[in-house]
Amino acid sequence: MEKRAKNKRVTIHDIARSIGVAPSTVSKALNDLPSASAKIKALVDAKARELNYKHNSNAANLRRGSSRTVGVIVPRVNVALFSDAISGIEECCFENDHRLIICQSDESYEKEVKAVDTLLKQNVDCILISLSRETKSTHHLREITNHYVHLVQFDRVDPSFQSHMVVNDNIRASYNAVKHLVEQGYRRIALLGGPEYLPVYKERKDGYLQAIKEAELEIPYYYLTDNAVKTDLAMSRVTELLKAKNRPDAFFAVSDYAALGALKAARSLGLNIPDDVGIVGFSNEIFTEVTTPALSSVMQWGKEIGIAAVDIYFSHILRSKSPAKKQDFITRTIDSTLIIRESSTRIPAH
Amino acid sequence: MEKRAKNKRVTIHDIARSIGVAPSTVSKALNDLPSASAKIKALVDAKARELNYKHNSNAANLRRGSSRTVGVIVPRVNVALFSDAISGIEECCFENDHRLIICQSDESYEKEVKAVDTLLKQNVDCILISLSRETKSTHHLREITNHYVHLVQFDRVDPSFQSHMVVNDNIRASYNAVKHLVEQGYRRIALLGGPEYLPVYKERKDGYLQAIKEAELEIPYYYLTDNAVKTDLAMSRVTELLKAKNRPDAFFAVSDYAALGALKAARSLGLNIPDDVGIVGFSNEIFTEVTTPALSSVMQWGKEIGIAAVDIYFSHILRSKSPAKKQDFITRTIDSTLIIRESSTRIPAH
DNA sequence: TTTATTTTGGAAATCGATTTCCTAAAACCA
DNA sequence: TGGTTTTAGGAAATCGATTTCCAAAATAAA
Repeated sequence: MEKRAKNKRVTIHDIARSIGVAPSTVSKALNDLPSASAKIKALVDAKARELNYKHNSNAANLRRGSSRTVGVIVPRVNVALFSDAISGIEECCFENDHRLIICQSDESYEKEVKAVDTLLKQNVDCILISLSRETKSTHHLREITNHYVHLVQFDRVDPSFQSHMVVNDNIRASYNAVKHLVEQGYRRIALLGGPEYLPVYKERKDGYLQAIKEAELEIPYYYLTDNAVKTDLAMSRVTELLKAKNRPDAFFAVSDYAALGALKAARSLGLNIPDDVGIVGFSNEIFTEVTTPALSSVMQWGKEIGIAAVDIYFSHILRSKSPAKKQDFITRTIDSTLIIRESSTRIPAH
Repeated sequence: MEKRAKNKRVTIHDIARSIGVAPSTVSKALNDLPSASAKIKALVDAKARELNYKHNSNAANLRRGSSRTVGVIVPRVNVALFSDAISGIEECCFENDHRLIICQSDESYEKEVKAVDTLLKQNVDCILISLSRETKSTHHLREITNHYVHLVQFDRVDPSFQSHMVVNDNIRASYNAVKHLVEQGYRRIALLGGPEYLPVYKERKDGYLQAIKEAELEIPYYYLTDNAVKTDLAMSRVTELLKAKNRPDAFFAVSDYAALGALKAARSLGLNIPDDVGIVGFSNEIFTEVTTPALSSVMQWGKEIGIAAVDIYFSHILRSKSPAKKQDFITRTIDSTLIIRESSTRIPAH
């Protein structure tokens, strides 16, 4: 008869009272602990359903000191790599009965710091992060570990900050991509690169250089650009290069957006792709298969990267009781795959 | 000298002890309440920074009974409309000092229900939801309101469930799109539609029909398809239609993926777009401007939709103290814009 | 049957911030 | 200066679930 006040949450006390046991017993039953009998568990479950009980994570987290929640911070959720990673992370969290909080840094250092702060306040157990393009300091990463929260960096990592990591084999992938261009008969291969303070771009450039060196190609210095990650910039840069006397016959772009810029530039100059100009991009963004011609690109297995990152937490960190001995940080590398499409498939000339 | 145990969180008690005031005073200072003097506030702020104090949301939320957190559930984060909406929602939350938790339903009803459950357990103050394609029941929406959590449906809404809503003007947008095709001289316009139990698809079909009727066009029944939202299905369906004797000269697709399928089908049959076949899609996905030819599409102003949704919470619900009188639910409509590109721009024949 | 052991359930402390209520001191006012 | 009103800060209760410790009951062992 006694009704709870309206707008008041049903608690384990309500359940306890209504079936005549102690709240602690209800808690044990709901958590399926051995010290509650099957009989009680059934009773409690039924009553919980009847009263429309909803577990209060805040209370539980407060008491438990951990939140069974993973936080992930990515530059953008709508970039193929990251949305794939998130989808993998989400599945793993789900399987392991953990919550997932997703934050976007929007490629801004300031927002990334705020995101870290939010997640720490939320008491997450682990943070997975892929750094924003602006991020040059690791102060906020130190914050994370200072608060005894586990940290895994993935894809856009800062190797100078010791932590678990999951990375791409950027060097090898780029090497393979450029080697492919060489095999297709391209000889004057230009690089559309990104800022080198970001390891991913530095590595992709290294892979490019390695392949160039191996093939003993003569490349003029101005074939290397380091600020052409976006479509517009790449487009104007490529237009410039293609108009020059000694024009490149292929472009290796560290991003698909840059590759798209190259494609547009070449087409608007009336050049044929892949006959006059070959193009290979990076990331296998969704649009690469719908351009004309379709763009070759390096696929990064984003989902696998995400799974690997969160798996370091579930399989490795959670499992080992030991208080995380220093310097036994794991680094996992996920191999990328070159997806060859029309933009780099030249019909042999002879 | 007395050190806190390692791995133990710094609390307001630590701050209080170290500057010799009561915890309640510290709380007031940190929350900038009037009953703490400026002197104390400065002291507390300094000490908090010094001790590297981090506010514990779980404790605060538990006590406060609200979490200053908004939850959003979308089918997919990497669909243009939703990632745009999320970005708008995020900005608003940030401005209003609220946290945001993002969940994906992955177009699955089961996962959508789980997401609702998670958010309710997290004690969010408001849930913004765009329904999955599978969702036919509103049981979980009832759950939300039963727990006194505010609800705003957006874009993919179920009008049979009373709540605040933000929607697209699907009918008008579709009507305009088809009218545009008519003005470009297309006469045999086919519809690539989606399942009608989803209002968005139903409405887009209605808009299409309205324009067809107004232009007094004769359209055979088999020009209307209702299961062609995805590229593959649309492609085979369009191939079929274009091979038939009485082939359509234009397609209005309720999704850009379907439009892409139409584009591929037409091209592989050697038909010219837009001369032989016109195409207009829906959503203005990122790839629509990079296809050849570029696809005309209806842009939905996703960011504005997201902002409108969360603004109903911040401006309307939070502001009004009144306990949400029944039946004064708000519905906002955000006008879409037709982006005309090459795929539907036919050079006048004569 | 008695003792030892295992099960089962309860009482009470606890997590950390907020908030209500209250008192002492300070400021104000004739 | 005596009385009143503000103001500043503290004590203690509280949010809801978990967990430790303990006792009673049930079971097993002797």
